[in-house]
Amino acid sequence: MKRFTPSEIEPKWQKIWADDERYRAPDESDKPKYYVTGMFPYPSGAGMHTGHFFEHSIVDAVARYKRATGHNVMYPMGWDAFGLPAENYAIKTGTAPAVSTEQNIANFTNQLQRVGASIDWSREITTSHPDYYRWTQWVFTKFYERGLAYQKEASQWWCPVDKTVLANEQVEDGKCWRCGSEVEKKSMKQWFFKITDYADALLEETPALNWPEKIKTAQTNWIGKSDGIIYKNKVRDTDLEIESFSAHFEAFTANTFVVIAPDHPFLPALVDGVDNADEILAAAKEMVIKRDSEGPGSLANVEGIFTGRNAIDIFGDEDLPIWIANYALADYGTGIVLCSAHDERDFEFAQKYGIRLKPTMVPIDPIEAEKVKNLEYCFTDMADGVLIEPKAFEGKIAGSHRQEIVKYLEHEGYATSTIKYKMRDWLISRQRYWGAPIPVIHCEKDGAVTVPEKDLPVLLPEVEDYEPKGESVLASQHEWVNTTCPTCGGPAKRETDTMDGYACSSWYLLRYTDPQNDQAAWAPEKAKYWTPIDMYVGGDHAVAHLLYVRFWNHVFYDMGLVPTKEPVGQLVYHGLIQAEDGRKMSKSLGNVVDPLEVIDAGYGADALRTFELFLGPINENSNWSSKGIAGVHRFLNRVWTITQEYMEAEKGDGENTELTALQHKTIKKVTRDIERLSFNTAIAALMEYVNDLYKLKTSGFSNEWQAPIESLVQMVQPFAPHLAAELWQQLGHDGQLDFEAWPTWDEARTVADTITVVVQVNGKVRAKLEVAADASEDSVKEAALAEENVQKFIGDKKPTKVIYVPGRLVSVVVK
RNA sequence: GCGCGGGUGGUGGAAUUGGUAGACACGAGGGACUUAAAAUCCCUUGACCUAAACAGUCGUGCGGGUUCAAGUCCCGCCCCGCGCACCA
Repeated sequence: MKRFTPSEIEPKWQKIWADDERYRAPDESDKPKYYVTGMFPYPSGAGMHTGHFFEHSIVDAVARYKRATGHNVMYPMGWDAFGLPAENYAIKTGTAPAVSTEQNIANFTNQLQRVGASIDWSREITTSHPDYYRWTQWVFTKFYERGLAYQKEASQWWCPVDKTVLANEQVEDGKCWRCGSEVEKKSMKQWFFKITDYADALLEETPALNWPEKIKTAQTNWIGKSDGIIYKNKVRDTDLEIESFSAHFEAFTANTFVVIAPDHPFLPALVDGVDNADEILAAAKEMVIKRDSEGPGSLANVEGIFTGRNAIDIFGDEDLPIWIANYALADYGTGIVLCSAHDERDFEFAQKYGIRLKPTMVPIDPIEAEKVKNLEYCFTDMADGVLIEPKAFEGKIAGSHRQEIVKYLEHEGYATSTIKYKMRDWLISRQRYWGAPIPVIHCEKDGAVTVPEKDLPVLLPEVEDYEPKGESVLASQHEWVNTTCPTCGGPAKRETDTMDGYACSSWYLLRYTDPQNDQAAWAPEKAKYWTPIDMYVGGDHAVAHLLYVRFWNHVFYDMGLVPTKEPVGQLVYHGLIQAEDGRKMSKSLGNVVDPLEVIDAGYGADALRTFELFLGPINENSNWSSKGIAGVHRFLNRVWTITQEYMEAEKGDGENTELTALQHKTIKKVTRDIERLSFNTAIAALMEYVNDLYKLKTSGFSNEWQAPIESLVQMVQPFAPHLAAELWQQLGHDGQLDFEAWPTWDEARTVADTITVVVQVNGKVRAKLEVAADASEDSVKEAALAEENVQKFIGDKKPTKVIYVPGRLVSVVVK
């Protein structure tokens, strides 16, 4: 008998698959299309780790299952190749990022081939290649034309170590996401994409997405829509007017003071003419620095500076003193807030600085209401709070009169309703070399002009020194920088910032549909066939990437380039495979498991893949186990052995309904489990199947075993494709297993002749009995009551009720 | 603080609409084969009680409840993980 040797069969089949280009997906087919892939990786120098392998074990299992069930499957692969690590490596070693990136890609590619991933390599893309970023730049110019790309002077997060601007989501706890150093604020001219224009459109589509709830919630919160109102108040002794936003305006007459953000652009004008204006501005500046370095403060450390100005109360009450407060944000709402006794921070702030407070909403309980009136605590419960003024709303529940209050405020001319979002526009410029150059030329006469399509790509020039010096390395490439204006032909300079890597990854799923197109980013009819992607698998990026792909696709939809607003159908979010010690795998902890070492140790890629899926549910974290993989290898070996034994055995004729029931039952279970991505239980079902086949084989093989053995090989294919291909061939098939039909089950044959029925007396199991599968209800009940142990517990009482759950149990109730 | 998950044997985890809790696997123990070991094959393995049981008791974070029947549903708690967090 041949031995199971992964190190022989795996390279054999990998070569066959590569030579045949077997997994190349045609752009048209009679079969339904199925587009699936994982989030393309950044090709780091460390190579693929077990986590990457995990993602591809999932994607490949799905791709292979879908192929077997008659789909035209596209499983493409690409590289998110622009980014800081390659550039930092270049700064350290002098190796051009283009060179080190290619090496890393070669390494990743080899690793993916070694696991037998059924990738359509003809669609491979690399974001740092000019034939790709040419179209990233093209998208930029289109966005610019549509008013979705713009430049503005802005105070931005700046990493002093990486010497680059960072997007909000690249700042974690006041530290740079890459190097971990403290970030600071710096004002500079930056490019933005106007994602806020699509806030509502994105929000509207979110609930219907077939995505994990937690990601949908995260995105909804990130967009952070709130409807509220805008007040306008005149500033006493000046011609100035301030605007403030309020989303919790129910107790609107409670406002007794105003706060403004310390970095608000309006602040200098506001304090102009106040005696100690300079001191105030200096203190405000200090407040900004302190806030930026210490991060957001807590309730307990609200701080303020009086501006010396007062706003005139629109409701005709006393003036509202205007304070600078550290908790007011310049870039949310209008940066100015009317404050009241019904907000915890405002309350805290007023108490600290002795500012007048006037509660106008109280609890129903009169004792509690008195406490609120006496400012013993801050009452914020809009849902249950009773308004005590103004007259028009006296005695009404604040929360349930929101709309009436808005109407009232608008009608009386006190305020206008509006909508605000937490989400800011997407800052995309980076003062970095290793990215796609922003395709803009600055001309003295014509201003910022985008590079015409015929002149794209704006190639990234080769440089000698990668060390950034406060601006992009590109700024020192004078020959590259100095150019002519495409509009007037006069001398002009190129934009030296490059685009955020997220720009490159925001459209790559579309490029996969038409990767070699040199006339367009993609042909709309290709996108029409392939998109939206049916399944997108990843374990990272709750908001950033997953919101940006949606944003871009919405724009492309408006441009008529894609068939649907949303780019991603089902999103599958997987957990991490952690180290055996339960910690995250990391080089510094020395607990990283190298997938190729596992393969080379003799377990093979099939065992590695199967084991990763067997560890637990894919959406949860699990821990690597070196013992566990041995168990899975044992299972695959048993699949191999029983198939060999079957092929070599002398086979008689014979019927075995138990065997057939087993086969059909397992096909049903495995198919359903794969459909719901419950791979661990699908594999467990296959293990159970093999264990049962081992028991049945003790009474000899017959010709009737052919179908059960073939089903086993077919079902094992998505997990252990090399083993399955080899066995399929040995079983005498010429065809390609990947495209053979998935085994189907016949419901009628999933049930054996006899079934086990449990008998409960007062909810406790007292007996089990074997009955014919087609036994009548009455006969089962009768047999159940006749059981000795059942009789023992019934005693001389009479059953008050006998319940029969078909095929499962009989429940006897005795009182 | 807000949001989303989750607490089941020594371990990872099953139990799809309430219907035999612990599938499958690891680990552990025993046996077969072998000069021996590895590999392989077979058996046992929630706790308690028991000489043993296909006899019984308990058992899915804690306390109540609904039901013939609850890991699953309801009410009230405790704990853990993750994400977001000065958004007026």
